[in-house]
Amino acid sequence: MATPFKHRNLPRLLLQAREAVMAHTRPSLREHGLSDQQWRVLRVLGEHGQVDTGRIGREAFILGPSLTGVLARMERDGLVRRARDPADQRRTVVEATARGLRLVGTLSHTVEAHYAWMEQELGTAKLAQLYRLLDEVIALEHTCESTTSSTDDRSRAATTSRA
Amino acid sequence: MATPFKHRNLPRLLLQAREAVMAHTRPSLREHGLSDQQWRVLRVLGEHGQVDTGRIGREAFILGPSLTGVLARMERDGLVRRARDPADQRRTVVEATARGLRLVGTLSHTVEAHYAWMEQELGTAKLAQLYRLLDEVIALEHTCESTTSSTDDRSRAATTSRA
DNA sequence: CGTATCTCAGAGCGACTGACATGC
DNA sequence: CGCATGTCAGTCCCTCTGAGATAC
Repeated sequence: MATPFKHRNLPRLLLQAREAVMAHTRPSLREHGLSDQQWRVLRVLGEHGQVDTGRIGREAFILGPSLTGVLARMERDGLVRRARDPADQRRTVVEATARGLRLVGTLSHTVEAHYAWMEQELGTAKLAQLYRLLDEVIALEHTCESTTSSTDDRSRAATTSRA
Repeated sequence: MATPFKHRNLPRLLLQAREAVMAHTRPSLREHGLSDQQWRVLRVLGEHGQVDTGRIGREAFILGPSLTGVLARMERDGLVRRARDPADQRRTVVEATARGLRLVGTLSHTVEAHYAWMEQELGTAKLAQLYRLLDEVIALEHTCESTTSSTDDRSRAATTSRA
């Protein structure tokens, strides 16, 4: 059983690619005291203004209990404001503060510059194709007729960070 | 400042794709009490037999101090064995135990089956192209003339898991 | 009532920094 | 000596499970 693996390690490759991309952005985030997750949340808020936590979780790819903690820290740091949704009191709606919005503005420039650099380095076509392939891989998850169980399929993994 | 982002969120997409792939493998890992990192380490050991920690860290994409902890837990669980390298006493060489190797054997089947399924679902060509694009993105990290500093460029992020 | 939405409580892993042994 | 290699110490963030609380 010399080498029981005939394929490259796709998850590790995806992880590594992610780190390669983030390597350019992360220092800027950290300078402003943001974790990866906080930045993902802030980005969602920058795009939609006022969002309920469910949607934030979906778009920033963070599970409920984790998101609660992330938002609590962001509120502590004056980046966001939480409030009950008047229309449906079960929901919590979140909004960026002025400071949060300023951060989004500042950092989005950095991020966009990085994308421009990548487009130039890699070519727009390749980047677009990468998006397409990733979308297909992501879609696979739902294609599969639940190898596991019945109800739904919780269980993820994580991504930490550091200020 | 309606939407300050003109591009898709590449890091999030990569993260999500990784999770989509791992979603198939993770349950099997967990059944055997393995974290993502432990599996990555075990996979390296399955490929090379006896490896020093430096190489494990590089191939499993885990930084030194984290790896120390991961290996300690794996040793505690009887998956690996650590020993000093006789040729260079600074180095630690790691080897999978019989139990560890058995796990590699079992799980590699699951993983390979999943690759086969993906190849069928996506097509071999697309998968190969994905590999190629990811390699290019990863290579970009080294292309860039250190936006940051002088020495080297530590600072990453993470990936947790759970048994 | 049953269901949905969020939060709390708590354990654990692991990322990261900086310092420290030890061996080359 | 300077350099390399691995580990220790310790902080922090985050994930995840399971159990509520509240509203629909």
